[in-house]
Amino acid sequence: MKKTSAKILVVDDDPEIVEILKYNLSNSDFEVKVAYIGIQAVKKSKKFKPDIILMDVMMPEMNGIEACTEIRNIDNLKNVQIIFLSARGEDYTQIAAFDAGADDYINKPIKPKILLKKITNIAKRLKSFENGETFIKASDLKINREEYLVRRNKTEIILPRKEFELLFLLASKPGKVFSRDEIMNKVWGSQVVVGDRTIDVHVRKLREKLGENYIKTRKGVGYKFKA
Amino acid sequence: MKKTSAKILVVDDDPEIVEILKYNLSNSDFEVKVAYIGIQAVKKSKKFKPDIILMDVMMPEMNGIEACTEIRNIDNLKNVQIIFLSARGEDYTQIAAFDAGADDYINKPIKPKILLKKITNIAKRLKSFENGETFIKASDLKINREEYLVRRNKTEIILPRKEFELLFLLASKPGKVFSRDEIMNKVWGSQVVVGDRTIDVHVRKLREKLGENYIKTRKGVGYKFKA
DNA sequence: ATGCATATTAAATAATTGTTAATTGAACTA
DNA sequence: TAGTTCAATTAACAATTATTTAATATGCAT
Repeated sequence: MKKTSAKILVVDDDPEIVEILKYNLSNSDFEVKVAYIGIQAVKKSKKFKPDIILMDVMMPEMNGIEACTEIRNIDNLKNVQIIFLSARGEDYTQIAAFDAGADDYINKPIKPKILLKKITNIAKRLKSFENGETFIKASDLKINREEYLVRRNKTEIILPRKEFELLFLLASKPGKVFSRDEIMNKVWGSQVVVGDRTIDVHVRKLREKLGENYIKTRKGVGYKFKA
Repeated sequence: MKKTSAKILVVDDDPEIVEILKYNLSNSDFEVKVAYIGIQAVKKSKKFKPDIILMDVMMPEMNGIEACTEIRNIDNLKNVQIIFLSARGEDYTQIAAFDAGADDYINKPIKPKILLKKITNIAKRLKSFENGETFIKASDLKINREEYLVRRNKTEIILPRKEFELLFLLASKPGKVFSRDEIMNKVWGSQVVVGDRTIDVHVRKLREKLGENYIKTRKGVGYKFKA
């Protein structure tokens, strides 16, 4: 399975810093894009789908923390690593950053060598995390992540993203009971908070589309795909 | 819902720092153990199997980086998060730390609030990974926590949560008599207060579903799973 | 027999999940 | 740009199941 090296989005309103970071990261075989303001960061994130975002806290228009919050609410970017770079070390800013879903907070001045080590480490871990299978055969279903498609016999079943991800998760370990927490974390992301009935409704839709016998409820525990 | 919060090992040769960290972390419901030298850190890691290790770099006998390398070679601890705390900010030390498999490197002085945020974030992410003690074979029963079901021969017995947890507890040490207090604490949690007969009723249900011979009463003492 | 501690059952209460029909909001189309 | 479509979520309520209590019985040790 060929995997391109990690994609990194660098965001800072100081073009010089952007340049330095871009230079260093590109030289280490990362795929780098840049943005200079918060709104750009959000937009480019959607398109580029980076694995890691390096972002300044202080920026005109929309600051890094606001951008972070926005990005965390984008469906495909639940697992992007967001790392803040900042001149201001005030505690409350850092805390706000972590509350917004930051993964790390680094005070300037930046030491490129160390930052690079850190990023490399993170990329390594993401990669192993990403080991995830791309194809599952479970029961009489063939679930193909590349095509985002479920097949039974010759018929194709198309599912919206969340339903697909939920099914994919459950079917990745038939028999295992996934707690609602676990489902939340893996399908919705640990930062996202949605109502109590959201999972049920998605289960309902899956049962409508696939049949009632695939997903079983263990009340008080969670859901499982039939073994 | 089970609330096994993350386990953290704090390692520093300065007892005062250890105390501060322990105090703060314990107050946030983490399970904390401590060590004061590198070798202890390695030993305690094996036993305690922490999810996160907070470790000083400079320590007598075996420094943090050496300890880190050792720990990374322990089978069960490939995925522990190792975070260094250090007064020395020299670049080469940091780089060495990351090369040894560190996940993060924080310069002292430590700000407890921020550290706590960070740890909490990491713990949240780890939670989705975790798998604990998940399988017990006792008597002719196979109790599988992952599938949340009990097997005898080929037949599957499905139990509601409390019954399952109770059985799991008793069967985790066949022969041992668990006092009602102990059962209360482990299955219901220390804050929960329920009536006197609640445990009996659950035992009754288990006996109905499994048969009368598995759980025995030691009057005035507690219950045990047959040895 | 007396006095505890546990057993048993049914009924009450609590908690969780199911279901349907809105509502929201982003992406798409004309 | 306004309209269209559809995934995602919420809200309201129904249905189901789990858990606890209450009342009474039983059994054991002295």
